[in-house]
Amino acid sequence: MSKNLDATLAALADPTRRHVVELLRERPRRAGELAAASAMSGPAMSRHLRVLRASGLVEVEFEEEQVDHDARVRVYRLCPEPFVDLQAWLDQVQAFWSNQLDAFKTHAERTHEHTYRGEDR
Amino acid sequence: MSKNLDATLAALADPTRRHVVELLRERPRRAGELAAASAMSGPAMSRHLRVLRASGLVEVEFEEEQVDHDARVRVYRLCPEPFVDLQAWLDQVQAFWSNQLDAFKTHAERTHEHTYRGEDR
DNA sequence: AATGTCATTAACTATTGGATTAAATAGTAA
DNA sequence: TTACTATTTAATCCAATAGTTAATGACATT
Repeated sequence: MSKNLDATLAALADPTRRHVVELLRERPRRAGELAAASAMSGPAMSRHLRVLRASGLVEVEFEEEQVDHDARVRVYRLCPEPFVDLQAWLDQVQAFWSNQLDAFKTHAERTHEHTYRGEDR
Repeated sequence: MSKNLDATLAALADPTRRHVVELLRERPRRAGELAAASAMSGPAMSRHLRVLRASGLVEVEFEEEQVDHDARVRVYRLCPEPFVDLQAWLDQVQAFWSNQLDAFKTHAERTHEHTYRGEDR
């Protein structure tokens, strides 16, 4: 439904970017710190951060207004909104879950062995 | 963390596949029905369904054991597990949220106008 | 048996995505 | 000013993804 869910999920679909999220979950960090922590070149990380920015999952802050400010560094921090939106979508999907689960269980009792879950898992 | 989160998020990142999920959320449906509902060719939908299958988000069922069974049709239904896993990951990220939010608000009061959220939103 | 239907796979094309190196931008420090 | 640091952008390459039409497999219908 939400148009932005697309960008959010696309951003989170990449393991590197999820790792960044997990790092930022603890505290805001500098771009270079994130690159180093992910054993990744600066430019590569920069592109990932651009994607995360565009999706609204993170925001950047310049170090101005700080006691020992260095205007070169960019500090990234997590933004809550997209996560909340994703939660909302998941809740909406799972709102139908109880009946689905009932139907599933009822069915599974009858024809469980004909269920096919794909070739690769 | 979970290796499968990758496949789950990659699968859900596509709008067509999310649409399928939203359709299946109501009830199980046949492959052809999903293709028609998404105004998409059969083969294209088939590929999407393969991705959804591989990620464990859906499973297929043959129509055997049914009163008016037609062995050609495949009925797809939603699987709960990956959604639960995703919920768990989100919860884990948001467990750190209260402090983050506090820090964010405190900071925002001081330097809100220097915050930059990306060029395209 | 012959023809039509449901769904998937194959083969091909176009687009997107991530990684790299090199260059640019902006700022610090000697 | 000159050299060094932090980060982003540019140019390029390769791999992965999504769509199309045509072909195939398996079954249904007459």
